Amino acid sequence: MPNRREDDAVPVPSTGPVTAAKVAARAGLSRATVTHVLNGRAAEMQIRPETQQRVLEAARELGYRANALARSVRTGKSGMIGYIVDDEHYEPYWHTLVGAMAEAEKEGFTLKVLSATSETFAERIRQCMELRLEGLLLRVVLDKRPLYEEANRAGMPVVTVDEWVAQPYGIRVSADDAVGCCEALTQLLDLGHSRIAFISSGFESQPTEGILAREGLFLREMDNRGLPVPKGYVSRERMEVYGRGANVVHDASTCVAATASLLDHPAGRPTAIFCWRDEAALVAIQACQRRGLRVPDDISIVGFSDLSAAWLSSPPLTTCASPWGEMGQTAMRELVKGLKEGFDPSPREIQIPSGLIIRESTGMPHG
Amino acid sequence: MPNRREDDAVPVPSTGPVTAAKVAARAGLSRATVTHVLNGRAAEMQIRPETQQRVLEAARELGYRANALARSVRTGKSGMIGYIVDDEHYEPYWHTLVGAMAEAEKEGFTLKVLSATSETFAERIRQCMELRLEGLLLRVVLDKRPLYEEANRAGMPVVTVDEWVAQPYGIRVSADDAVGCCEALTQLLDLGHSRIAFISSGFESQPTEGILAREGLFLREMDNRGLPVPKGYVSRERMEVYGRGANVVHDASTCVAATASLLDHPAGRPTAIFCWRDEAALVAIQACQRRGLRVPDDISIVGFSDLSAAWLSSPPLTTCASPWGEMGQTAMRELVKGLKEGFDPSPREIQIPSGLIIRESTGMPHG
DNA sequence: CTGAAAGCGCTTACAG
DNA sequence: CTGAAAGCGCTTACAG
Repeated sequence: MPNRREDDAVPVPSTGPVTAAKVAARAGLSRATVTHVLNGRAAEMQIRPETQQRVLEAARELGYRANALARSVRTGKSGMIGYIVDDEHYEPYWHTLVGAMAEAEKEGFTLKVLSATSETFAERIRQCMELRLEGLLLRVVLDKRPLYEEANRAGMPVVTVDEWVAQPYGIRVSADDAVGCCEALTQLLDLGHSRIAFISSGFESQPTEGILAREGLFLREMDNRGLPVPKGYVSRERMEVYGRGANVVHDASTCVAATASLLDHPAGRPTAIFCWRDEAALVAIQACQRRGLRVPDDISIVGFSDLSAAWLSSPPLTTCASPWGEMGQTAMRELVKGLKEGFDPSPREIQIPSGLIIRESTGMPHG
Repeated sequence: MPNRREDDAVPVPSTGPVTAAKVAARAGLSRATVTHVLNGRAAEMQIRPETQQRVLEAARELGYRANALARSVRTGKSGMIGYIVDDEHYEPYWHTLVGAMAEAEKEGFTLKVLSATSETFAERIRQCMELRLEGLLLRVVLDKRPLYEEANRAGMPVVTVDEWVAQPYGIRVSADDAVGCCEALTQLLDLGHSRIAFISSGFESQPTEGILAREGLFLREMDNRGLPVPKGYVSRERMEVYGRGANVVHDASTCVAATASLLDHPAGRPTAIFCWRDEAALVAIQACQRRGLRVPDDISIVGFSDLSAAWLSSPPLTTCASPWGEMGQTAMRELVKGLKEGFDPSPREIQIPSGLIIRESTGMPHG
């Protein structure tokens, strides 16, 4: 019966971390042989099976873990991809990140997540460069030009996700809201609606191209269909859905007011309200119900996003689902492709279609 | 007027990455001096201001970014902390991660996020060790013993978050559900309820200590208050709230059935239903409303978690809010403390109180 | 104040 | 098949 204790007592330098050198010493081989075996170059190097066994055994006995950092210094490849988020509390971005992470892991990369504010962004950029991240995913509304400049100099691929305005560098992966918007209006028309109002964003940043894009789509689609949008049938809300840090305050008042202004419209209330985001739609449902209106019997509500709150609300919300996970996945796939085949930094757009999910907040108009 | 073009033409090796050596060459100094200045040891080393200027300028001109990987190899500190999640689609864990990330960044660490399944967990552990992560946060229901073993050998601090059963290694940060549960029952009693039912977990993993803990708390609190819980006043649901991957299917049927069994109870329906999680509460609201019951006029509903869906539902949900963000923050704070002051791997528990958030799904019982 | 030198743990030609 | 050697980019005593 072998005495494990004695076996362990074989003279091996036991101080400090377990390095390839110690594995080599234990196996009675050179460091190079150890690396070759451990990195799967055994066949290529024609190392005899018995030798391989010795290496593997020594590594296992010592609990050896190659130092990926040292390897990276040598090879110049960190195997790490960065993901910078600024609105990190917002549920959809989580799904996007998860989609990207799954894709990265499938490709053998590891994901570094960083949050940024206007105060910390420069510091985060520095960290990304110093850590020699191989590529960067961005979901950030800050001014990204300083980053693009550094990335360009370093030849680092950058992909933005759910970015609402065109970018001067790299790939932009975003949702094609037009598809869902069109489907939603088609459904409302099929149900028999014609007096359709819109609750839009009241935020002022990136006014026309960005945050008001959905309002534009709505107006265009209504116009295409020859449906009038009376003055005052577009209202605005600017509800903060997530605060920074621990104290999250939900102040729905602007959205309640935006709903009220539609319900009280002098030309009569709409039979359906289309909302630029789910939060607005869900608060609109609350506001309607509080006034005794039934959804969808008295009024239909449609949202945009497909938050988890959408299927859990009463009634469950009909909404244009943004392809959050797929956007992340596609962004990462493109990034990795750039890493493998060479990255073209000139701007390129990829749009992923949204799609309508019909639940119970839409129905035929009565009266 | 200085000619920038000519200035740039100073002979500097322009091939390959910008290293400290190149900065030194450009500044006409030694590499050591460069490192000293760049790492803030200029005062300590009594390097004259003019020399510092030369270093800084050369670094800036060259766009030098220190290689953090190489530094880590030398110092043995990666500055990276890992966060492994397995239920990565679940909204609350995102908030926990964000809380942890904020704390890590405040402390100068960088966060690596990894997802794990039973198939990939071993591989993820290997990656964590190879990347020389300094510590690990875990939000994973898999068997963690192999990881604890490696972490112990490497002297790596590990903290688990929202773990429902005691762990053999490291710190466990979890929510103290008892506080919120107690407050919820107090509120229901104050409103005048006495016939209170419970929708509990129908999942079978970790039965008694873990997933049924909230049911236990409910029963204990009811008993403490001398309130009977008729047979059949506890029902079970096993609804999948998030699938893996792209195809998320929400099958609420078990939860609808669990609600129905309470509403149809032979001893009469309860005036309030307490639910082990918000998803159950929100589906219960849907089920009640579909049967023509008004919430809270006919029946009160209370949840557990405070998902974003809770404030957006109709009516907004009264719920025991779990301190998701704070759990992450505390976990990271403890981890960093362990890194600084030495980590004690023997098991330790930290509980963070939950708290009731009163919204509109609870009210006085009528009739 | 500044520079030459050793070393972190790894990989990769290059000899034999 | 295996080993000695150079080098990745950095930091850190140690001289001067």
